[in-house]
Amino acid sequence: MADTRQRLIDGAIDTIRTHGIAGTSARTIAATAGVSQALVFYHFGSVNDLLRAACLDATQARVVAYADRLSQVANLRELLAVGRNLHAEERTHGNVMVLAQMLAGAQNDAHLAEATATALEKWIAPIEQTLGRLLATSPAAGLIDTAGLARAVSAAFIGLELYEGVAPDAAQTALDSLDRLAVLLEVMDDLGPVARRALRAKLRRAG
Amino acid sequence: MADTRQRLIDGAIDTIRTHGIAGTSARTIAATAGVSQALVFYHFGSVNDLLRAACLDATQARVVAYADRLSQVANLRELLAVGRNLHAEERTHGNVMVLAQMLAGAQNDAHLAEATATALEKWIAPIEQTLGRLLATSPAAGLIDTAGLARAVSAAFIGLELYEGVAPDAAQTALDSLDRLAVLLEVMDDLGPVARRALRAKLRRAG
DNA sequence: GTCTATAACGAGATAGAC
DNA sequence: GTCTATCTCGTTATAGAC
Repeated sequence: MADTRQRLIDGAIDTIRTHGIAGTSARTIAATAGVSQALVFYHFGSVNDLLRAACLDATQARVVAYADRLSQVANLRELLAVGRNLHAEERTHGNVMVLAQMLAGAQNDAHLAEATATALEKWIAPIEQTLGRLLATSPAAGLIDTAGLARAVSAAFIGLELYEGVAPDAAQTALDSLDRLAVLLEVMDDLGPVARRALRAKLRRAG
Repeated sequence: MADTRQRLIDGAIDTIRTHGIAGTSARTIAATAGVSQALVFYHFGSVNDLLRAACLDATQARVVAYADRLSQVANLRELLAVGRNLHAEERTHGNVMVLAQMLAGAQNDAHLAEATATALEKWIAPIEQTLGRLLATSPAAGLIDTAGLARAVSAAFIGLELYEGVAPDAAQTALDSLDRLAVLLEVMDDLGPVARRALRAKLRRAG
């Protein structure tokens, strides 16, 4: 049996997933973990401090499970496939939803905000690395800021997860439309030399 | 002086913005509105019913303010400019953040979920219409599902707003990277006939 | 329609027994 | 290190005065 500290962390994650940030309290967490509510304060000092620890711990665990897969991605379509895979697995593990709920709670709490930003960065770093690798040979390589794009993609992913919670069917069409958009980007990466040259020239003028 | 019902709605929006969904209660709303807490239940029956009404009311008000601007958008860059404008104005009006907080709270409440989805649809409809108009002449027109894309863009926007709350600088780079990406898409729309033909052929084969 | 008062309960946090 | 008990306050919701 895991030690109490870890049980509280796991309980906190579970509680955020099932009750949302608004329904997460020392009592609900302790009930999920099967321990006394007082232990939240003994081990972590406050509920928010537990949330900070739990968020970082859970995110770390999920990210390492994906770092390998991301490093093996060879093109945008595969990256999107990993994204959809992640999205599907998140239905059980739920780290993205935890981050979404933490983000909502962190808007008015600088302490939570710092931890949530740090947790998000754990996802962003490998995504940024992957994007940089994939887009290095693109005709638009100089125009694309992979650091910013990785953050935009990650934030968008969280928004989509929240959206799916209130409109699953509509969110599905949203995800499908991104599939098609990725095809578009891949085609651009795979243009013949003439078209590629034309595109590059246009980009130079526009950028 | 506005009637109490409207004051409660305005108070609810204000409270969600400043306290987040986790810090929103009948008492905090009533305090913001300057009326008795009991009136929440007299006028709306429950806190969640007030939130539903407030979310729909406030969203409607903001969307009509943007429908005109969206209808005058002539290209993707202008659409993105409207988006950034909206993003900036949202710092004061805050409807996107309200929707983000509602989304977080709605994940475990079917009643809130329905209202939030309806409110979101109010934003999505004009965006979908605008996208459909702008992309009709694109070489990739047949490949793009404007309905899904409008939903993806809207959800992404909400995710970015949440992200900005915990990492303003990083969110800025994310927004900037989208600016550049829009340039990319515009250039594609503006290719010469040769490149355009090549792109179209590739798209047919890939799609 | 609006208020005060109150009921019934959950919240964060602490004290103290073991 | 874990528990029960408790304090104080905030929460939803209702009752009843005005």
